[in-house]
Formats: sequence, C-alpha cells, structure tokens
Amino acid sequence: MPALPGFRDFYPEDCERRNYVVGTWRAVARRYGFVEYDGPTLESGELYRKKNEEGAEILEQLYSFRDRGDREVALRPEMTPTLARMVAAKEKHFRKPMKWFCVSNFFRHERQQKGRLREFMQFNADIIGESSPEADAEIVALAVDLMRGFGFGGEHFVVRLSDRKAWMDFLASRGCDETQSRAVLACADKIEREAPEKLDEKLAGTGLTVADLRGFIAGGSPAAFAPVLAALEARGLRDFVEPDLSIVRGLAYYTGVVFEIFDRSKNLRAIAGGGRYDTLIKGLSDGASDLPAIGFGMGDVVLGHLIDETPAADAQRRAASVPACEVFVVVADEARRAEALRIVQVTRDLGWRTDFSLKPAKVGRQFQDAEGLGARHAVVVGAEWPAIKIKTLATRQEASVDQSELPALLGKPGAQPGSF
RNA sequence: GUGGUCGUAGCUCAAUGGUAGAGCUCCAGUUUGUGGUACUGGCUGUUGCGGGUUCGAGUCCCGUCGACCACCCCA
Repeated sequence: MPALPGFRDFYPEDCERRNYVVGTWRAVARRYGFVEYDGPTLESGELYRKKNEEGAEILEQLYSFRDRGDREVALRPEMTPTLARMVAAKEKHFRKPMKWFCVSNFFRHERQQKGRLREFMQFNADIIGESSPEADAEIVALAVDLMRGFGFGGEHFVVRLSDRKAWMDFLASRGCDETQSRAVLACADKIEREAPEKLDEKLAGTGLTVADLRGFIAGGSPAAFAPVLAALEARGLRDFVEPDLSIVRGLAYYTGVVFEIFDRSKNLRAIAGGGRYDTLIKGLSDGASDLPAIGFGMGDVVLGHLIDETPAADAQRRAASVPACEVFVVVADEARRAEALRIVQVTRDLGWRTDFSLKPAKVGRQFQDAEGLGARHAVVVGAEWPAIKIKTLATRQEASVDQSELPALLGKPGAQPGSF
C-alpha cells in the first residue's frame, strides 16, 4: 500500500535532503537574528473560516473534520493565522520588532503536480511591529541570502519586487471599487499568460483595459521602491532584485511591498513569495492586536527541484552530507569482541559515527562493510590486544598502536586527521 | 474540479496479439586476519487494479486508481 497521493515517504536519503534544506533555512535565518517558533499542526476550523468568505479556495482545500469532542478542526494550510493568533495572545511579552521564523509542515487538499504536494515543508519568516522600508529590505535580503545559502546565484534566480499599494493607488485614481480592484489584480497576475482579448473581457466593467494595465506596469519602479532598493544596494544584494509591477500575488490581504522569487529558467512555479500585510493581524485578532508586518514563505518542494536541477547547488548539498559511519571497528578475533565493544564505545564517546559487525564475520567481509558504509577509518581489534591497528581506508595506510593511544590519534570529529 | 500523456522486478528499461527478460541494486559465496574491481549463485512480478474482445492480451477496447503535464489556484 503506497503513501496517500500528495504525501511523501522519507527514506534515509530523503530525510537527509530534507534535513539539509531545513538546516540551511534555520542557519541563515538565525544569521539574520530571527528566532524560531512553531504552532500546532491541528487548528480550529474557525481560525481559517474567520477571514475568508464561504467557498473561498483556501477553505475548499482544507483538510478538515470533526474530532471526538465534536470540534471542527483542520490541518494547518498556512502559518499566518496561527502566527496572528499567537502574536495577539502574548504580544506585550515581546520586544519589537519581532523577527520570527518557523519551519513547519502544511496541508492542502489540491491536485498534486510538479512542485505542489498535499503535505509540504515551508519556511516562514516575518517581521512584526515595524513598518519601515528597512524592514521590507531586511525580509527581501533574508530571502536572497536563503537562496545564496543553497549555492544559488543571480544566474539561477531573481526576486521580482512589486508594490500592492502602488496598484491600489492607481486603481483608486481610476475610480475602481474593491470588487473591481480585485478583478483587475487577478488579470494583472495573468497578463503574461492569458490572451489579451480574454483579459479585456474580464476587465469589462472595471473601466480599464489590458493596455491600461500594461501602461501602469511599464511605468516601472514607483517611488516607494527607492528606499528598499537603496538598502539592498548598500548590502550588495541589489542585483538579485528586479522591480516588476506585474507581480501582484493572489492574496487580498497584502498592503504594500510584495515579491516572488523565480528560477531564471522559468521551469518552475514560484520558489518563494510574500509581502507586507499591515492590517491582517488586527483583523485576525479581532482588534486585540494591531501591528504592521511583512513576511514570506518558501516551500521545500519547488526548492528541492531547483537544487536537483542546478549542478552547483546539488554539489553543495552532496558535499554537506556526512557518511553514516566514519569509524568502523573490525572484530578480527571473536575472542576479543568484548574489547572491540569497548573501543566502539570510546570512539562513540568522542563523537565519531562508529559502526561494527553485529555478528561474527570474516575480516574481509567486515572491510567490505566499512567501505559500503563510507567509513574513513577502520580499527582492527584482534588477538594482539592491547595492540590494535588503525587504518585509513582511502590510503590503505595502517599503523599498529596501543589501544590507549586511539583517542589521541583519532582526535575529535570535524578535524581531518591524516593517515597513520 | 476539467483536459492531455503514461503505468512491466526495489531502480532504468526490453518483449511483430503467441512460454515475461536484461542491466543495476539487494542477499549469499569465491577455504587461513584486510577492501570498492572480477567471478559464481540466489531473491523479487497476480505486467497498477477490475472488466471486455480473442483460440490466446504486457500488447487491443472500457472503467478505475496512480504518476506526470496543462487549466484552476498558489495562503
């Protein structure tokens, strides 16, 4: 029986990939002074119904059910409502701005395809309580450095920067109400993919045409971008960012800067996306908390595809992997198994990944196993105890030493001991 | 939810409608306390599943499930 559609089994190799991705996310976020938080996997269904209309896509795609206490519950499809709930509950305890990130699994019941599964890991980072362009730049810079952290460069990805407020101002100047604005933004999102005639049909009633939208987008870089771009320039990260007003993001709640990260080859869907949402926390918390915020999410699925397809990033991932076994203890004489076990314990206490044969086996076979596990060193324990042999497999160099000298010879993991 | 393409061993793939195979992986060996090569042997399939056509179906037809792609959407 296979895993459910859209859900993944994680064999050791898959776990290693996942750990590499989430480990890199954490390391880079911490470099930026972000602290990690998390919430429950299961939330009240009400949390998601609250600010969404009946029939909204996000509600349709919810994994929801009644629990044994007859509560309506749902597996979390995103982090923002949980974050807003947590912030509203204890906001006073935290110094502003709050720089929080999380690495969590999310669930959406939608048709799976490349880059989209029903359970996935997502990195989320938010700066809460700071509305300045410096905060916008900090978030974009973090997104850029996450990508750089995986070994990607400007030839692999681009951050497309836009501004929802510039759009709203433009639409207000054309006399669009909220419903019309939503229709226009939906069309702007598709302007590169859908036929102009079709879009014009959809724009009927808004007083705007595709040509109007193109004109606005061609207008380029609104004044609001200047301080954000300047801050990125100062960091030396400006070249990773392209102002592009055709990015609008699907969500209604964005109020300012929005951005998405794309691979340069345009083979994949967006790798990350986010923006400023200065009124969402107030809305989700029923006014209990009123804080400006900006954040973004980056999923593991599309990112994983891009790592696989990018030789530099893939090589970096492989280089980061540590073999399951670094030191293999060969039991050359079963009469000395007890002594061998003591040696195993010594190297493990030192921190070396150590393995050995659980059952009697010929020495040749044990060396084969050491090779197969990727061990760097073999320690041979046999009849000559307390003398033992330590061997570097790659060079085939071997030395006979007293067992008490082993810790000094091996040293600590992480060091690169030479041959013996 | 809609459409298209495709489902053969753990993996990559063969098999003009006529007895389901190969390579890799995996497991066990190749006599004494030292290796990734080489050699020998072994395991694994209701050909995704269920119907139908046919003397006979991996192959043709229908359905279903799954994968991939596009639409939808992308929190």
